[in-house]
Amino acid sequence: MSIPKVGGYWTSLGPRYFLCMRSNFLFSSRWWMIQFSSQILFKSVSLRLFGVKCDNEDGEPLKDKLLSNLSTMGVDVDMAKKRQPGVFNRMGISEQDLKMFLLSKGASKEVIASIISRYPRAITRTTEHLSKRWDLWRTIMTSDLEIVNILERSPESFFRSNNNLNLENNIKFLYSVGLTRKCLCRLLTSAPRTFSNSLDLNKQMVEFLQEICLSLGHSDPKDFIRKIIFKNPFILIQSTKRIKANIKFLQSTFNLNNEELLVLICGRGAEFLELSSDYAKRNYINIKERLLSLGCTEEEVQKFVLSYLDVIFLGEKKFNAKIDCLIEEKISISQIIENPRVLDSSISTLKSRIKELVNAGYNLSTSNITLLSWSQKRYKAKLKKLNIG
DNA sequence: CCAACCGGGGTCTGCCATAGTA
DNA sequence: TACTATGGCAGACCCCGGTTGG
Repeated sequence: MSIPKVGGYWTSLGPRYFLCMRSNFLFSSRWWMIQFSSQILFKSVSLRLFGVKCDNEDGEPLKDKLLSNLSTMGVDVDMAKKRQPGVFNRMGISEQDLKMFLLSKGASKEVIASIISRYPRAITRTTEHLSKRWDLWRTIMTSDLEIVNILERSPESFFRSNNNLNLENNIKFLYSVGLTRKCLCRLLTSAPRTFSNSLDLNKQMVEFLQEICLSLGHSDPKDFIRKIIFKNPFILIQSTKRIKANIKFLQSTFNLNNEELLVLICGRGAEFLELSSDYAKRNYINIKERLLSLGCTEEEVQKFVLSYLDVIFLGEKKFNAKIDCLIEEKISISQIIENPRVLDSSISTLKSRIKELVNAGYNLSTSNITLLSWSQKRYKAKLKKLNIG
C-alpha cells in the first residue's frame, strides 16, 4: 500500500477548503489505517536497523528509541522521515519536551502526532525556545486554543524558524507600519507564515507596495499599506514578483488609469494579486474565447471580467461548465454577462435552482436570473411564492 | 413589500530548491 | 558535508444579508 502525501488530497474545491478536507482525513478511518500500517512498517524497519551502535543504558540505540517513542505517540514515522530525514540523524532530541509543552497548551495527542508527522523538525526545538515563541504569539492572540488551531492547520509556520528575535522584530515592524493588533491577529490567523518570514523579506514587500502606491499617485502610503494588508492578509506571503506580474496584467488588460487601479487593488481586486503565475492570463484567455464564440464583443468581455473579477478565480473547467449549464436552459449570454454574479453559485446550486424554477413555471429566458445567486433564505421565500401563485 | 445593488466573510498549505552554517 | 533556515511556488468559490430605490 502506498502512503499518500499529506498534501496529496488536493481537490478542485481550492485552498480554502484545505483545512476542512484535512480534518476529515485526520478523523477518518483511513487515517487510522495508515497509522496502523505505518506501525507495522516501522517494526520491520527497526529490525533492519539492528546493527546501529548502542548509546544508552538499556542498550537500545538512541535512534530506535526515538523512533519507537514517536511511533507510540501515533506519529507517522515513515512520512516524517521522508519529509525531513536529517532530523532523525541528530543526537539529543527530546520529543517528550515538545509533547509536554503542547499538551500543556491544550493540544490533543492526535494533534501533536499530526504536527510531528507533518513537520518533524518541531521536535528539535527546546522548551525554552517554544515557550518564548508561544508567548510572542500570545501577545497577538487572545487564547492558547487559537494558537493550537493554527499549529494544527500549519505546523510549519510556527516551527520552521528558531529565530525568536526575528519574530519579535517582525511584530514591531508590522505595528510600525500602522497595523492594529486586530490586523496582526488576522494576519497570524490567516497567513501565519508572515511571521516567520525574515524581517527583511517583509520590509521588501512593504517597500514595494509603497513604491506602487506612490507611482500610482496616492498621497498617503501609510494609509494605502494599512488598507491593502487588511484587505489582503495573504499579501506578505506572496513574492513581489507575483504581485508585480498581477498588477501588470491588470494594467495591460483593462487600460485602467492610476486611480481606478488603486481602488481595484485595495478593494475587489485585492485577492487577485495572489494569483499564481499565468493563472490569470490562462483563465482570461479561456473566458475570452468562450464568450467571443458565443457572440460577445471584445469590449463586452473586458467589461464583464472587470465588473466581476472573481470570475478569474474560476478554473477553465468550472467556468465552462457553469456557462454550459446556463446556456442549456436557454439563458442567453447577454443575460449572463449583465448579471455576472449568477456565476457565484456552485454548479449544483445552479442546477437544482434551475430545475425547481422550471418546475414552478418560471421562464428563465425571459425573466430575471439574479435569483439564481440569491441567499438560500431569500431564494426559498421566492420559490415558495412562485409555487403558490 | 420586493428585488437590485453591493460589500463582506471564510480563509493559505506542503513541498521543493538553495543559500548558509556548524 | 550533513543539516538548517528561508524563499517561493502551485493550487483555483460560494454564500449571506444590509441598504436602497421603487
